[in-house]
Amino acid sequence: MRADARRNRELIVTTALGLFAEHGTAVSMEEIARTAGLGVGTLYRHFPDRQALVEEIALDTLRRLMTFSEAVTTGDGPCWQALRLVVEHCAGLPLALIRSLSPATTANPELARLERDLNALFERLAKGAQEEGTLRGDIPPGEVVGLLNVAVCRPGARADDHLTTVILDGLRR
Amino acid sequence: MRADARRNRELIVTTALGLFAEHGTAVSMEEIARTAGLGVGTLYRHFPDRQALVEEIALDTLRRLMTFSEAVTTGDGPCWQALRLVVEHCAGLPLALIRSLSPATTANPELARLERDLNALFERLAKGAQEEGTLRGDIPPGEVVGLLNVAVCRPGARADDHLTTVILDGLRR
Amino acid sequence: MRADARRNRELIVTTALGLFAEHGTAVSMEEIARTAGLGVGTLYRHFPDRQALVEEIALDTLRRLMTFSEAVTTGDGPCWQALRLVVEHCAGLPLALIRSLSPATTANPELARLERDLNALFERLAKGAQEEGTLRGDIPPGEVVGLLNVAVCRPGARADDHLTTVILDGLRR
Amino acid sequence: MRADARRNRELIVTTALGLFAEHGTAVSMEEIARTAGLGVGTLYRHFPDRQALVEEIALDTLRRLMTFSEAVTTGDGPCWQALRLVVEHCAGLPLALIRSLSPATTANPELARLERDLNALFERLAKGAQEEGTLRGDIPPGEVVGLLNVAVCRPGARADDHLTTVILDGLRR
DNA sequence: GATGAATGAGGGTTCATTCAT
DNA sequence: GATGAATGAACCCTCATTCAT
Repeated sequence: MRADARRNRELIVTTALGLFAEHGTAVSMEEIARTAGLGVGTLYRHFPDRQALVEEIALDTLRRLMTFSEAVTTGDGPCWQALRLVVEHCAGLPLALIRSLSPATTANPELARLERDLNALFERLAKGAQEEGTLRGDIPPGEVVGLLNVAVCRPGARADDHLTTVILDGLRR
Repeated sequence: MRADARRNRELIVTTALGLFAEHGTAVSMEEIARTAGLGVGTLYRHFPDRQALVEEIALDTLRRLMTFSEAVTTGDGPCWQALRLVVEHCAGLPLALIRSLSPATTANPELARLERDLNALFERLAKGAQEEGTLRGDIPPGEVVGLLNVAVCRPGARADDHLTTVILDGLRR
Repeated sequence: MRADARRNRELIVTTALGLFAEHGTAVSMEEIARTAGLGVGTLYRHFPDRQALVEEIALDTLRRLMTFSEAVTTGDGPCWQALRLVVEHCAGLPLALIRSLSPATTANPELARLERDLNALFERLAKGAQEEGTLRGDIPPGEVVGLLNVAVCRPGARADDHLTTVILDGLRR
Repeated sequence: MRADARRNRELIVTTALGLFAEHGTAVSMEEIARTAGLGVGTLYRHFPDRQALVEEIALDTLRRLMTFSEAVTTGDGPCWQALRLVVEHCAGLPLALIRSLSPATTANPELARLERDLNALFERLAKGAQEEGTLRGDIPPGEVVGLLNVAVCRPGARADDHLTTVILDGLRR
């Protein structure tokens, strides 16, 4: 893929994400293209239909989250610290938007795999934190992840809002 | 209002709520009418436009919730018990759907008032529970309500799912 | 026909005419009925469809005009005087509206007959005025009537506006 | 603008004008598109809504009239001759239709300006004709224009019909 | 007989998608 | 390859008309 094509592709994803976040999910393909400074034709050259674009936005965000999470997990610092960092990172991501864009488990297999892998990674982190004694032990790791998902995929979630804080505090031992 | 008209009005609200829950917010007015066994015209006679129908669904649900909450609060049993009942009742309601239908505080004043009143009621309950010593005292009542809102307005929330349980347990003293 | 029925019928015609004049031809049957303080059903009992109502409005107006014109013509005063009176009366009538309601010669036979008769009467008047020497003789009576029609069926025509005056002056000898 | 787009735009205006003239103002956008051999979408790409199309028709006609009038006025022949030519040209134009499409002074500023300018030009012509002694001097130029407007904006006006003739004759000295 | 609720065809408009330039 | 014009299905909504109350 030529450099400019790649740049256009990324431009489209970014623009679409921004428009969805600001003006809601109903933004038209035309407007996305126009805002990106491209013709609709170009948009459709990169994404065969709207669904494909939406999925790419989700994939793009979750891939970045995965990258971040892996980086944070790799070191051998305490799991709690990693968990906290990941949660705070999540809170800055448009996860609620992505949920609303492609509700439930989409048919897209890569998306499904990513979600599974992310949940698995979080679960490992939760388990580790419980073992190191920084996370309450009376909740099964799976449930902890569920809780965190709720906290982090809620519309308007931010890293430093009270709710994120309260939930993290509540989980801490 | 004639008896049949009232019946139709309720039928429409119920049908629309069901369709929204099952097939998403994008269901067309035509389909709502057809599913209800009515003509579109009838639907529009009862609700001047889509927005009005959506707001009525929200109002209808929140009014019932208010009625329930007041009934439960009136008795002089422990606040914790009332709070638990209300939360479990909420979990059976399509609150996430309603959120997504009329995001944030709608322009509709009655809706806004209802939301305010419900939150106030919950806050009184939380405060009461803290005073009677059944609810953790280290979280301000407003935050407790925020937490519960998140728990209860999440898509797919159910009274007996683990998350609701965990959150209630986490709040208990 | 019972007295109240007759009253309702006239009320409808008057109301409809008023609404058409004020808010344009597109006023709905519903609104006409509501403004008249009746149900649509009653309206439809009197007029089988919209067209019938529109034609009745035209008939009603033209019948009154005919009555007036005949009264004015019957006396044996000068034709010019009669013509002037009729023209001024016309200018106060919603003739432009009626034209736009039922454009050209409607299929309605009574309406067609009335228009024919009115034109004939005007032509007699014009001819008479020419014979008594008060109206320019260099325009055939039929054309005079055509001119007057234009003057009098124009939207916004009023008895005392400049155009009516100018045209009458222009025809005077 | 691409050549085919421009062609389509003109095709739409022409087609719509023809349909309005033949079948009345109520012709649907769908039918206009179909008659023009285009999809509705194309029609809406060129004109954001019905009103815009209607205004374009009016603008288009009045712009042509202005061009013609200026051309005819530029020469230094007698004003009466110019006036006669313009009036006859008008009579071939769908001015009555345009009046009924966008009644009175529309909100559209260019349309308003054009009407003003045309009236001003006619008034200059009338004044000039009075000064050269070819037009009756006993009617103020503004009124002459009013009269001509009535003659020329009447439904069914034609350059060679008796009424136009009579009015022109009546104004001649 | 009066009422107004119900009907549904039809109109204006949007927008995902295709395709000529 | 990029552009944006064209397409038409589908949506929201209106309103003349019918019919149950």
